[in-house]
Amino acid sequence: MTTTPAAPSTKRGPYAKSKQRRESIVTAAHEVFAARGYRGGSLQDVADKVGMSQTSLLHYFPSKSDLLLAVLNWRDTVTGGGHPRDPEESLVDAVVRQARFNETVPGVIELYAVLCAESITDNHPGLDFFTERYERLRRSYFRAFSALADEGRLRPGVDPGQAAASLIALWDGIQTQWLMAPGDVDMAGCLRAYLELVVLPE
Amino acid sequence: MTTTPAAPSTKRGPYAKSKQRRESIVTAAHEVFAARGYRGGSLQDVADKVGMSQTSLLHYFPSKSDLLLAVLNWRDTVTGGGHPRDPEESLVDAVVRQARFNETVPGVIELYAVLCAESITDNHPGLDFFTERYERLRRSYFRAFSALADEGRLRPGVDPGQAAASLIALWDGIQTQWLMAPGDVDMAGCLRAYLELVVLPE
DNA sequence: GTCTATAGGGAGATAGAC
DNA sequence: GTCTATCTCCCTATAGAC
Repeated sequence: MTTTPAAPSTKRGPYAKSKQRRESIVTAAHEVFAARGYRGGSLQDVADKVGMSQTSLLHYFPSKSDLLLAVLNWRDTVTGGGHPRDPEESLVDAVVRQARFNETVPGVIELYAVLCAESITDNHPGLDFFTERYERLRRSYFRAFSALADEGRLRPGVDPGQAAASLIALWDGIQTQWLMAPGDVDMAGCLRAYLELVVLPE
Repeated sequence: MTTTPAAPSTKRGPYAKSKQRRESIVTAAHEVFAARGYRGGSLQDVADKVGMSQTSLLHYFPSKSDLLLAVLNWRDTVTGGGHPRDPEESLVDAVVRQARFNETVPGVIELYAVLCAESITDNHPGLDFFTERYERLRRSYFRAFSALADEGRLRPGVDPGQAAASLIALWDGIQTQWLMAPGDVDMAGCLRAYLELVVLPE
């Protein structure tokens, strides 16, 4: 966090290697936590996957919860967790496109679904992350629906705040069903259908 | 399962006591699994709560996974998991009423949300339960929406199968958000708003 | 039916050699 | 940075006395 690039005291080679090492650990931890949850996955599982000892792993991440937070924040970095979008693209298209993309990375959906619910349990290190994530997402979609309402493109009677929470809820819930029965559920289709009910055509 | 009431070989007193004991264990396990998940909750936690030793607990339920299945099936018995409804009541009213009721039993919602997502992880004893539950719920709501469609009361363009999956998804997702921020989310309101978009007034 | 004792396996984290 | 060894703790399940 206090990285000062001005100081050349640290040698480049080892530093770059260490960064790669951290990334490979986070990748392995991502797989382990997605497949077994935070409580169900062990540091040994992660260490085995990355090919090092469990204690060496703790050299990079001082505790298991630190590793979890690194995984969650890295996930958001990669997939663009806040769903920021091209201002040219419509909300409907942006959501459908993101949903289609998500189908190509089932591991990410699984990680999200498993850890989000697990974070509700006692003393879970991921709770703040998910709580803040939901707040951020609700605000973001609230703004999007409010903008559409200003253009008269929201169906009369629809509340932007309720629609924001509902869109996120629908998205989460349909992902869970899709994980359990991929063939029986059309994620992008359900999201598109919902948005086409709420948003009036231009 | 093979209870034959015709055979009076088992004495009534002890049998009734044993039944009560099993119920109190299931109740305690319900709380533990809701608060800490299946993997995170221990048989010792349950035994402490019910006031007996961990080994005595295993006299009633031969393994931890047996206890989990007992909790899941008991939960459905109590709350009417399949959401069967009075044929006089409209779908909208039935859903809203159930959602309102659920707000009064947050522990049940928590159990459901936590264990459902956890069941996606490797070798989880609850997977079949939740998979079958979703299939059953989708069929049930599919029939309900199809019946409305036959009366011409489904908004044109709405697919009954997609609406069924979407309603369940919305319900699950909004419960998760409600668990994390009860004050910020109106569960019954979101469900009512969705159904009033999909179902046309009589 | 209830208990104590214990088997038998992991867990996360620390100490310290190299 | 990486390792082995180890600490301490907790888990599910079984054995067997009462």
